[in-house]
Amino acid sequence: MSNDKNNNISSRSTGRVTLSDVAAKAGVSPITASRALKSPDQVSEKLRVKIYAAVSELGYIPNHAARSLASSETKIISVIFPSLSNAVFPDVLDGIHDTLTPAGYRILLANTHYAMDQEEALVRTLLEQSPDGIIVTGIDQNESTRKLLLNSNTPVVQIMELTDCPIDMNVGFSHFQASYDLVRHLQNSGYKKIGFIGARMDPRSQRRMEGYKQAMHEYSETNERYVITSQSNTSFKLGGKLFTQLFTECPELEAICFSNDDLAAGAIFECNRKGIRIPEDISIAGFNDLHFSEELIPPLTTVSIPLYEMGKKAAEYLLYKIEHRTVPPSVQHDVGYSVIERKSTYANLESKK
Amino acid sequence: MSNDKNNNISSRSTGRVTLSDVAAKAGVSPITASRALKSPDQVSEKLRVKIYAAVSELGYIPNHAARSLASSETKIISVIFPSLSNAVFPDVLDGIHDTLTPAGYRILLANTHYAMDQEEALVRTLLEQSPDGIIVTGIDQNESTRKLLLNSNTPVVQIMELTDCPIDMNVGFSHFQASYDLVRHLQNSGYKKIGFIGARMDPRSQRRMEGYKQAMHEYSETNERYVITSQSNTSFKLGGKLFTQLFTECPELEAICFSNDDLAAGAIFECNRKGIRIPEDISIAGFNDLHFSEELIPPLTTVSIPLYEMGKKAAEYLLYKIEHRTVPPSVQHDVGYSVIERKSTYANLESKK
DNA sequence: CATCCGTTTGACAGCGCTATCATTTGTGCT
DNA sequence: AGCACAAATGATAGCGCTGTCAAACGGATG
Repeated sequence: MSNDKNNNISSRSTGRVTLSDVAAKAGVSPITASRALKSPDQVSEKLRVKIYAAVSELGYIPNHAARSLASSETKIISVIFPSLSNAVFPDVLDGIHDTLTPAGYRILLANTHYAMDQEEALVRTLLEQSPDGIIVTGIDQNESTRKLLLNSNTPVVQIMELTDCPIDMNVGFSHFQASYDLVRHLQNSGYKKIGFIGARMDPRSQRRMEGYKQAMHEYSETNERYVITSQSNTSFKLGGKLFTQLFTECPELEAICFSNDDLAAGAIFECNRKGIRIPEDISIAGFNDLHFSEELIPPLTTVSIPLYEMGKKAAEYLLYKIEHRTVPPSVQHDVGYSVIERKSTYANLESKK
Repeated sequence: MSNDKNNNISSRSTGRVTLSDVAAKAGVSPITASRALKSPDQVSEKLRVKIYAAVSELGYIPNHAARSLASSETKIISVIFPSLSNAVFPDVLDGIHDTLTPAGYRILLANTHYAMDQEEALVRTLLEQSPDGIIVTGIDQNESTRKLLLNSNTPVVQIMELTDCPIDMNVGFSHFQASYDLVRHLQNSGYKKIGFIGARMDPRSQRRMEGYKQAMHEYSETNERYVITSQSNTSFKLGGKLFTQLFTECPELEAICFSNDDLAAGAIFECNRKGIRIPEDISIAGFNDLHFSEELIPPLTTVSIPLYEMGKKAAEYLLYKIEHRTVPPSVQHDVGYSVIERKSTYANLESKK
């Protein structure tokens, strides 16, 4: 009986308002209703108005899964960060979000907590969503993760760093070079005995340390005693602790570079507490130029990174590739950095002596 | 001809490895392959091994959209925050993430940038994903957003604040009460002339201000000159600026409460620069107890919130409701707060005088 | 050896939508 | 009026997976 067909209370019916319901209400075929929502200019105004009315009357909400399945477009971009508490990532994420949201894309976020071995599992999980694009942090994905991403045929942007062999596209800057430049800047200001304090030592911290070492090797004197690293996570407290340790053991140091601003700020706080004068007794430099860094006493010399722009550019790369179905004219973008000289170091060490 | 059927290079074929491919390779039916992945104990070991082998050989990745469509489970939780740069949210998000990820759920993140009028559009977009649950910030959703969420039949947790009439479930604390308690604490320490500086003035800042006003009304003397608010976004700089403005106009003030730690820290930095002594010349109190707050000179008196736990609890509420298909024993959880007394205020103002 | 019952496997249909192609309708032209 | 052509609408058939139910299987029992 025709009843069976009209009565759509099948055993699997979800009770949800579907596009067919809307179409029935508007007196059109489902496909026309679909078009009215997806490409309104293909539907006459008369029907469009009717369909919109039915939509709002029924409170229709499209089913994304069905749309994705039929069109193989998910409008989802997956983002993998190693941390959210590290203040650089929210800034990058804002750039990504503000570019993607107006374009109709949504962000699926995952956090590795700096556990590289979890990355592959996370990537696998995120690939199940068939995202239209993926943004991953860093360039040190292991071989099988690379393969996974490559085979998925999904546009990928690696961010934060630059690499010669990107998986797909790449937006970042050279941590090595930035750190090298900072140290060179100090050396040019007259500093010779420069220490380095690092924590967490993820690949980027590592490369910052290498930049420091290279500059020291070339223009000063490398001294193993001048370098302290910790595997612990970064914190203000740790910065203060490591500073005290290094400066006690090597009181001859003129300046200390920290692998990030958090550690450097911790050292400045510690100096403030102990009455150690900056830069008279010791100079301090950081990395990242976080929001608080120029407010510290004294303001912190550091390296500034255009984080928001990096996120924006990464998102733009993805959008380009998704919409043009072809790689953008360039597949790598160097967002650069700038050494910011502030009062925690001397512009000219000699003039003081 | 039967060729047509075997030749599955249909015009719509996506080229993707499907479960049927895996099943064919393993010599089983697709449904058995499906079961081997979803509920392995229902499949004999012999076949299971074969199927797993086929999976890894073919590099099969499940299609989430198809799974969602067929099972009406998406394993996605949507999270709406008003900001990511506000450091409280990454902490909450970490709590959410760390609870949801092990349970196999993924996080879809959206950011309103404190634009309440965008919330409805965002909720609508997120509902299209048919998330298994939604976490929204605050309790001030407008009527149509509430309806949208209610009709969606999706578990919802409102976080950060408490409300008498939650949409569904609710995890937070009373900003009014917390701020009230902080001011009462200062009053009990002997403070009488207490100012308030607020920025951004989102609903929670607003309620913190109300708490301040209530305590002042009850135990001190309300003075309109003692309150400054700005619609601008919070920043260290703004904290310093507003502080200078208020303290210049009302030098008689003994203490100033700030609507958050960022503003308070800005004021402390400003005092440090100008040689204004804290708490001798003016006492400063904040709100949120951010990571840097106890490192400031002097350390900041503030209100500490269990942010990570709040995120965790919200996620647990969702998981409970999703898995038990029924509301948890309680639908509201007060995570509480604690007033943290530090050196930026006196524990006993009298003793100094 | 027939019977029963629990376990494993499979057939079928459908989740809600859109790509594709076919059909209808409207428009301007000779 | 008759034609070509573009625009608007519809019919059909999946996208890849899982819920439902039926069938086949295997071992234990009398």
